[in-house]
Amino acid sequence: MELSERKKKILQCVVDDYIETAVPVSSKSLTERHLPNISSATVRNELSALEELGYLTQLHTSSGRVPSAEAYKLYVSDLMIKDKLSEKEIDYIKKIFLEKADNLEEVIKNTTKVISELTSYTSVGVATPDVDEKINIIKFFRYKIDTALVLIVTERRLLKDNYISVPEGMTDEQLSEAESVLSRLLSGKSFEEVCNIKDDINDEFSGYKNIFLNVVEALKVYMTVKESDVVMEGQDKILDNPEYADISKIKNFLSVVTKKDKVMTLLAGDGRDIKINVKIGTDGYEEIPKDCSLVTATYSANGTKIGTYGVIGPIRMDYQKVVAVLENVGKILESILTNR
Amino acid sequence: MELSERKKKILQCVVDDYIETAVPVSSKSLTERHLPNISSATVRNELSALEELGYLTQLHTSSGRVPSAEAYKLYVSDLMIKDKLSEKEIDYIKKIFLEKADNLEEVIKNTTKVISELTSYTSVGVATPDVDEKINIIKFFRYKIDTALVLIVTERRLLKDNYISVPEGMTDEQLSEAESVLSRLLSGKSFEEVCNIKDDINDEFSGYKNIFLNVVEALKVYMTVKESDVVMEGQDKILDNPEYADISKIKNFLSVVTKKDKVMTLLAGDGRDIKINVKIGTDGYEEIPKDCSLVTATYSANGTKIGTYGVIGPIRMDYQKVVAVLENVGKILESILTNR
DNA sequence: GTTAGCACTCAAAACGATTGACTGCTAATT
DNA sequence: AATTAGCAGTCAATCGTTTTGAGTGCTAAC
Repeated sequence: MELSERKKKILQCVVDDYIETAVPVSSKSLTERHLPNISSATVRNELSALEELGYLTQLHTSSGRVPSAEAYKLYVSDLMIKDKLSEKEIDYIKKIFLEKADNLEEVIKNTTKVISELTSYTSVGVATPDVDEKINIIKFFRYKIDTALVLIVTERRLLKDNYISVPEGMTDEQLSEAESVLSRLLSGKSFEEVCNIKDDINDEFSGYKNIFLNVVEALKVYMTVKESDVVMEGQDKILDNPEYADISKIKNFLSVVTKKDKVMTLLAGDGRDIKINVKIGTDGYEEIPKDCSLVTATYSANGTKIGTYGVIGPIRMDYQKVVAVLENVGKILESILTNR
Repeated sequence: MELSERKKKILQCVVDDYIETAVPVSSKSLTERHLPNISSATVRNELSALEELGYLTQLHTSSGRVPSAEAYKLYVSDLMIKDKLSEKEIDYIKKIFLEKADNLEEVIKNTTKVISELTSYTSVGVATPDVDEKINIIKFFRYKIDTALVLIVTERRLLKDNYISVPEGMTDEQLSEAESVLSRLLSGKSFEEVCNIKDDINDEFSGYKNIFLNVVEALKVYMTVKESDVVMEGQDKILDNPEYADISKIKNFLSVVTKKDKVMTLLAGDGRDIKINVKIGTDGYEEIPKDCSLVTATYSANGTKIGTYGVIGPIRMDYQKVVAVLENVGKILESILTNR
């Protein structure tokens, strides 16, 4: 059922005020601050109707009203007036990204830093591995008798965090032979394609099957989300919100937001094509603390998803600001990464 | 001035009890729990003498006594009965370290994890770069027209996080020539020695001076403590302590302990040869939150310092446990790293 | 040097009364 | 039929008072 325009307007004002003040909002304050042309009694009637519909709740009979999870969702999707960032804020984002854009990890870290600074909430993010990333060069560097470092150059970056074990008795010549065979076989292929290569594809390569399998293992590690792909910033920001005056709430919040594995599950499985995503803890998401809201944006460059970043904070969150920041950061980040 | 045996005993009991209960300790509870042979009035006299000496304080006339920073220092150095870890706990430490000991970064991360788990406090640590580390092999891998990855194999590890920019027009042959010249020049030398090499040391090398200077820059980065050398665990553990019921205290604590740069200054400049080090916030250490105590241990292997690890928590901290854990972790860690 | 005993102190808990910001409802008004 | 004024009723929050009891310090006796 569609709400009347007036109900929408009133609901929007309630959410606005509650986000601003953290205090249950009363009919009187609504008429005084936003609706000078109707009486508080009328507003009371509307409020009680909105309560009936599940958008508002009351702590007790004589208290003001507080928005429900339903109301916040409607607010973000329909009611909220979109915020614009100031020149200064946009310049700040640009500055941060441009001063250190060489290293992808730095960029990721900076993304959460900027988001947390500008929103004043805890920010979380995860860089999504790109299974379509294509291999250009593959190189082995033996540095111990039985271990070699695998260097993989792709279109976008240099992967250098995996090791393979070298079979006993393999000479340096054989290893560099393996290198050139594999290079020829794999270059131009995406990670996913490499992982799907069937055994019996190529005669000349058959001698290096073990090495090949090791490399596939290494690629698989790159293709999965790992704790090292997760970043978090500003965990202490939650304490600035008056509803977090309760130690047990803080503890609950921190026990999620200081642990990379938990943040990883928090951000896992976010829809691919949805840009801004709002999840509210009371709404049945197991991983999100009950009194929290998680707002995320999924960023892409050159048509592939590069990561999910967002903000976790009280349900009563400044969604206008958060959405504006996430969108602007996304725009700038995507433009930087697309230009490569 | 030396305390009488009885004063020492009483002070020890006060600290023990206060650490256990977090409640100011009274003369009555002391006689009941620990000193059945003297009357509470006698204890009261002794307590008031200890207060005179600066070891105890009272919140108000009719409250029990609380240890001062002075008292804790004496407690740790003199009064405390050293704790032993249980078999189970020692096995736990061994298990953690043995299951993933291949990668130095993992080991470092595990060190703080174990310390935090076993003590139930926030743990912090920093891996100290070793300026005496000796270079075995140096290798360049050009992966962009103007950039090469520098791989440096030392006695202990493979460094692979630095890039040098390659002069325009330099061919692959010239780069590999530079590689072998530098390899000959640098292998067997320590980082520090390399940084002190004077310009005019070698004719054959003079053509690659720029590359050499780039490599020195890279080594200097390895030789300084960086944020990536800092690890932290269990930042939420502080909330289990009843004296942290106050949001502003929590905020203060978290604002230090969620930021790598701050933890870095916290751990900076710890004496080289001191094993266990106790610093109490009220004692004039700028970086430590006023109501906190920082207990650190400095670990070495093969005669060189490998890092400083410890625990940060309330002044009223279980020093017996903490010291025991730090010592045991140290023993096991040092034995693992020395065996390399 | 110890100790029993008592007066005194003071934070914390318990209690009760008051306040005031709300709502819901009813009856009058538009 | 929708709006509104007016009033009774609700309830958390605040404030002041009292009570309680754990604790000390001091004195006089042992």
